Amino acid sequence: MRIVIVDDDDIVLLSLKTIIEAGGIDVVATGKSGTDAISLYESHTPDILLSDIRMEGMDGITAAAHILEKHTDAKVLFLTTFSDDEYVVNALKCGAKGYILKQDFEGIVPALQAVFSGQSVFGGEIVNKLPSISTKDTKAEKFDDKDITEKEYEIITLVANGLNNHEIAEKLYLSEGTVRNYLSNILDKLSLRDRTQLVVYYYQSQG
Amino acid sequence: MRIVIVDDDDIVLLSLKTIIEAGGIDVVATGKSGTDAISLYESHTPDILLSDIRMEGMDGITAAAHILEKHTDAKVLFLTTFSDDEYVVNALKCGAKGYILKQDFEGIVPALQAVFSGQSVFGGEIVNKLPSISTKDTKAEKFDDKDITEKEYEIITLVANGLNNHEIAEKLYLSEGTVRNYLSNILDKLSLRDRTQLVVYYYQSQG
DNA sequence: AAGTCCATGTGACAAATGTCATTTTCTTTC
DNA sequence: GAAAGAAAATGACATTTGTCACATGGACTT
Repeated sequence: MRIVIVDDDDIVLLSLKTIIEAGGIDVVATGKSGTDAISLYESHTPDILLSDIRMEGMDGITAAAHILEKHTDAKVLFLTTFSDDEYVVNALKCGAKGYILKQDFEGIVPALQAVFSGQSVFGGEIVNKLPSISTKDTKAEKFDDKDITEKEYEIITLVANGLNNHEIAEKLYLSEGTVRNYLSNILDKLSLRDRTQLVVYYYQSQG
Repeated sequence: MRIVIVDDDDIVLLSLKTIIEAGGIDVVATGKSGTDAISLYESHTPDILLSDIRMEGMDGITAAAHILEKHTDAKVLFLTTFSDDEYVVNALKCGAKGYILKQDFEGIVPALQAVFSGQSVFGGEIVNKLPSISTKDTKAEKFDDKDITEKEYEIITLVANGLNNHEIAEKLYLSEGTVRNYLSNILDKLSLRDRTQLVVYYYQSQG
């Protein structure tokens, strides 16, 4: 297996190289920026590109996006110092194969192997940073701070599933008027204008 | 590394065992159901529980949830025949370490090693099943098949951001009536009833 | 020029929605 | 059992929404 490593910190670069080579993997080149990543990928076409996210000049994600545009089968694995939530989703959207922690030395070689075999890998708690995963959905956790009651939350859920007032009323054995009143209160509490905004809020909060 | 394998198909069970042991990993026990999974986990406390999702009786996710409730540090890796999208999110929510494909023989041992070292692993295209990831969001890709026009998509986007017809009209320099007509067409094309359902569809499609 | 297509508008209508003030109905508590 | 407080319902109202049939006007054929 042949890999290219890109990181703008010499120390990290060196230690990674050492660890990885100790694992019997060829480090065919190293670079220090997004632009390096692109050119090194072109010249070596490694099995995996192991790249830092934040770097001076072009960042890792932009570089990866460039590379993946041309080589759709490229395998890019990102490195990060501490789970910078914000990047995870973008990294994956651009088609990367994973996101692992620099400081997790023992994890790096196995991660490379898994990626080499076609899988995607995430270090430690990173998966839980993915919006769709985060456990926030049991109950009112989304609305914890907003003092939304149990019943109100129930109605919110139904609205967020596309039911109209009539259907909600039937489902909860309430009159349609009552449902309207509830909704009116909910909108007030959340400072929203109408049910449409409520649905937007519902799906965007916790995202 | 000591692992327990659970799958209700004997053939799969046997081949997995063979492959994994060939990789130098101890298979300390095997089972055929969710209940087996729980009891075997208790009696062997393996490093990793490798379990099928769909099984007669108790399914893999329920079993995993039980186990993880008691042993929060348990490492559960799910097996699946073909990426059954629906389960992925649930599997992760319950705290599993990954989701890999049975038929990907070469991938299994590396995956186990990565998980053993604390990482999470996803086979093949499974990551892209995660709602928040799927690249579908550049443009009308979500609606590709539904012959939604450019302009219609523009309106959909605005609705999905909570604007009412009046605001949409202003933003697009159209009359409110025209916006209503557009919306009416959109709902028709997508077989939805009202803007609320459109928003729901918008956020849930591609999920 | 007549014809057609397409985007945009209009007007009219029924239904759904959101707001409010006011009642009714339960449950709890003294 | 009366007082107090939720929870649920009502009725009235203005708005918004969705539907539909039918203009209007430009752009592009022929």
